[in-house]
Amino acid sequence: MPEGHTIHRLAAHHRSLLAGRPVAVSSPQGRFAAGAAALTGAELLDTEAYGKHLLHHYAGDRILHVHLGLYGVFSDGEQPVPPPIGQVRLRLTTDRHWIDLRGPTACELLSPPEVAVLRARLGADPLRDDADPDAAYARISRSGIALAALLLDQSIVAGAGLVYVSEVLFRAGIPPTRPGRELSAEAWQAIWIDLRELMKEGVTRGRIDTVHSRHMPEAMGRAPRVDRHGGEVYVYRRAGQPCLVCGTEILRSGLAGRNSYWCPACQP
DNA sequence: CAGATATGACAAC
DNA sequence: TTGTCCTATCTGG
Repeated sequence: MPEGHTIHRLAAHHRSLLAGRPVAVSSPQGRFAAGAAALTGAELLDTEAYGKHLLHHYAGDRILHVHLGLYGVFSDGEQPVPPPIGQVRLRLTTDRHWIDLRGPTACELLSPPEVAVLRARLGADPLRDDADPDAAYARISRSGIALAALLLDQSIVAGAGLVYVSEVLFRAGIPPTRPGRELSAEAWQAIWIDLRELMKEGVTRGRIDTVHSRHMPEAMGRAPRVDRHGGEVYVYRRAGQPCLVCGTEILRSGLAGRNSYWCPACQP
């Protein structure tokens, strides 16, 4: 499930499974029937990810746009295709592989101009080489909104979610409640670099691990939490438990309708 | 087996 | 801020 690293990983994986072969498209659930009919038989030219948005570029300027949202999930395997389990919105098959999509927030066919509109409302993606972190800092540094909310704003930073935002602020020693305008350029630089490295590692590993001796030697020797999402983290969903570094109780605060986790001692 | 929960985003107040 | 959407999985009784 999805923060940006999952989507970038899916983009590469789908490219390797589908590129160069005619793709049959269906919607066993029926809710994407029209799009499936318009797409079937098309050749996949390329895939890419912008933040949490996945794009499949098919021949004929047809672009499949998927946003997993909170529950969306892809699964895949080799032929033969199993009967659909649950609500399969989208099924892609080649002579060799199948890919199923369930529970997405968005699954739609877009034109190139519509993709341009989508892209225009997304901020700097730490996983893309064309990202512009200076533009992100320009927004952050003139805002009185809490940092956690700013970093979760996809029009500022595209691709980071609750886990990465909570963890990167812990690692920076900055509380999630600090207003954006109080973040120095140097601190932003450090956060951006850390976020990019963490997310790249997330793409490689397929999970979020933020507890590293390289950055946080104090935490070594203590057992980090292995969250249900599969990674080892300092603060995410650890409210009420002791900080791995100093032992202080981890807090949870609701910012902009979403939870943020932090250590009041390590992030004063 | 009902209810709560989940890494997200948007509309409506 | 609250409610709604979408689906699967985990929790407690």
